[in-house]
Amino acid sequence: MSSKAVTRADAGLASTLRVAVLRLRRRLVNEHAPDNDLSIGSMAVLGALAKGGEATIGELAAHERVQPPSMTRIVGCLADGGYVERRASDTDRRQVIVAITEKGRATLEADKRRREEWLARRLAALTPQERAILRAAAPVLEKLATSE
Amino acid sequence: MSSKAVTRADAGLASTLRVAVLRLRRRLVNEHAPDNDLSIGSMAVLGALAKGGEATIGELAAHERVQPPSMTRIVGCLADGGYVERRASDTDRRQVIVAITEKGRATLEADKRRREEWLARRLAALTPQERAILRAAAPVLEKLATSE
DNA sequence: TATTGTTATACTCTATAACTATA
DNA sequence: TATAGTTATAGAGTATAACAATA
Repeated sequence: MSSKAVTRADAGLASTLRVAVLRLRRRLVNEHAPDNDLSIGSMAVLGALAKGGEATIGELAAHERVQPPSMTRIVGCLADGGYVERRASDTDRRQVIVAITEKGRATLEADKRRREEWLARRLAALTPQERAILRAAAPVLEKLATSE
Repeated sequence: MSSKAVTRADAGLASTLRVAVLRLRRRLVNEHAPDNDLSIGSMAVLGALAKGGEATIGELAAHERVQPPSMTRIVGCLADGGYVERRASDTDRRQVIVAITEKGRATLEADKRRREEWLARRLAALTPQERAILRAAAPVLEKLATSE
């Protein structure tokens, strides 16, 4: 296979992958439990805090790939609901340290299964081989999403 | 591995996959060529028309998993730009048949490579094995996205 | 009466620009 | 002067509800 052929094959892969990701994301958003008052983005921030510990607004914005004002808003909503707490950094009082609360952690755990119910059900309907493929693909997708 | 263990493993997969898809989608949107006056959703509709031929508003809405009013809007923008043409159905004059124009087809082709440049570049940076994993995963993701 | 699509309206999420406080 | 975050504002994309035309 020539280098040009590889490039062409990857262009096709990019196309397919792109469409699949966009459609799947739309399904995930649509199936998002409506009795959950936290948006998908907010839950992602809670997840990041639960996994990585405290973080500044800037760090969260970079991690979630949104602009700082967007993260200010998300964290504001989370703080209003008591899911996170904000405090000024000791070393640099411009920085705002965000930490997940017990309520946030409990909400994250409680909602985790429910929020993923739709996807888990769809995964259960796949063949074991298809699930194995996705298990292998998930970290690669994550790598793509966070590259550079 | 017990059935419960399988369920737990799949719950983890759902979680990982979900986060990866949301993040990757955000990257795709952010890297979307700004000199393209058509949104990602509009391009997806053009692609569906190019691939599947004419379709009604309702069919397009179902295919793209959006509500009919949203599709009316998207098709309106495409028609304004001359990328598609609308006409009433012969057999049912309530229905609106949407067809891609030559301009639409040309735009789709011309933009295809450019729009996928970012993703293709990231794919090229992966190992051959990682690309193989994604090639196998793409149809499974598509299946997930369009299931039910 | 049911269905297809449109219009009117509002909501969610995000971004850019301008500003405040701190370094 | 530069940086972290916030406020103000605007835009893109989508949804629901009410409506028109047709079946």
